[in-house]
Amino acid sequence: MSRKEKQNKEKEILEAAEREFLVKGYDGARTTSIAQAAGVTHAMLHYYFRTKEKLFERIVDEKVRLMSQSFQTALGADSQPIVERLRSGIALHFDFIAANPELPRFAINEIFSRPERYQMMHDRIDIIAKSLYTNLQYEIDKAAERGEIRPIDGRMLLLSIMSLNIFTFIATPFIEPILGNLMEDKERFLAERKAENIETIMCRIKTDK
Amino acid sequence: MSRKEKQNKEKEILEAAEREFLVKGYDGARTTSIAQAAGVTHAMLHYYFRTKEKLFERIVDEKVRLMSQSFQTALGADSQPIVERLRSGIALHFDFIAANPELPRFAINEIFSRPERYQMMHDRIDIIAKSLYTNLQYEIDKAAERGEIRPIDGRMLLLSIMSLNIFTFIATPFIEPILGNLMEDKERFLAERKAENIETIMCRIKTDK
DNA sequence: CTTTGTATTAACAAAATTGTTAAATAAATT
DNA sequence: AATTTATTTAACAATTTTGTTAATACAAAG
Repeated sequence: MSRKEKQNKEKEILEAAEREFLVKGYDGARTTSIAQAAGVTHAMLHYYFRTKEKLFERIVDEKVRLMSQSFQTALGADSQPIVERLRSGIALHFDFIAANPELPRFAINEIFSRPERYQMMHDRIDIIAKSLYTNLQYEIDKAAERGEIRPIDGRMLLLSIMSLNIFTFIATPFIEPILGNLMEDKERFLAERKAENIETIMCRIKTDK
Repeated sequence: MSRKEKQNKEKEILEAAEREFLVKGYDGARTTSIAQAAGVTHAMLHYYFRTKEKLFERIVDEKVRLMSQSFQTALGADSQPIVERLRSGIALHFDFIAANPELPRFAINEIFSRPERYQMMHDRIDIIAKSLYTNLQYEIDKAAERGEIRPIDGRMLLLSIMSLNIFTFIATPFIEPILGNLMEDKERFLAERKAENIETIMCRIKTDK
């Protein structure tokens, strides 16, 4: 077969693997099932990727890149004033997760809880988080001195933002009964939830007037 | 062996199974590993529980009961005024999770994402959540009319509370680099986090003065 | 002390799952 | 066209994992 078709098969395996690993995790995923979903014999999977582990690593690598990248873009707009920066940062973070709704669960279960992968992720996040936090705390302190916002620990604020944005997607089946009809129009719910999260954080930092 | 010792072995298998299932999930858990941790041959495990599935169900049942119960106690104090009720409800919810830190991940991954188990959990939560929400929304509306708090959708509020409380424990490895030295004294961090979550929700519902 | 039922072990069996390999096929290159 | 290289298949092998069973030990009850 031609190179083009080869790439297609390899790509189809990767895509099937991504779906299976994201939904079922490493332990739950089956190489035969991935191969079947990709429309090839399972020997092909081993031909291209040798082992389940290596195939899994390809997916993890891609997702780690994606997450690192998104963190940086969501927090890159440091020219704006702190309040606006937070607003847009929360919105961008929310939108990224909405576009990759299975990613948080995958990351938490398959990346962060695996000692081997953890180190690499830890290091990456450490660099991003520390620089982000340092700058953020500086801006918060300045704005608080000017009386524009209430003083707060930036780490707590970041954790709250992540909690509010991520949990919505981690707990989709969990929250459905609680939300009931609110969830009927998913698009609308997500828009409302995004606004609510922004509002919650804004309330937390706003000075009492 | 005596009945007492029998119960000990059965109990030890259950305890080992709980640890293994909570940490590794159904797919990742191994019956041989559970038996080994319990100090028995793996045939014993099958003797007492027949299959891995049945053993798993025993653990799930117990955890479902535990969660249902905690939901009801965390929200039962309806004699208090709404603001105080929320304060103590958030604190109780947080404390429950702090006492069962692996439970949220287990619930989300192993219970809510499994279609078979989902129904039973859905039904239970549906009943609790609906009665809770109805009453909560009523109290919120009343207090809002009196100008004590800002009007808000109770479902959104519940979701925010759960997000803030649960995510801290789901994402322990994730947030460690972000929090840095804040996590050094874990006891202290948890106390601060609980207070922060309460404060965040209080800010969200407080009227601007 | 014998019987009865329960607990325990070791060895075995079945199935699932990952991984290999040799042979066949197709494509690309000269 | 001939040669070389890459792709694909089918059959097989190894290992892991769950589950069974027959034989044995043990405790309790009659």
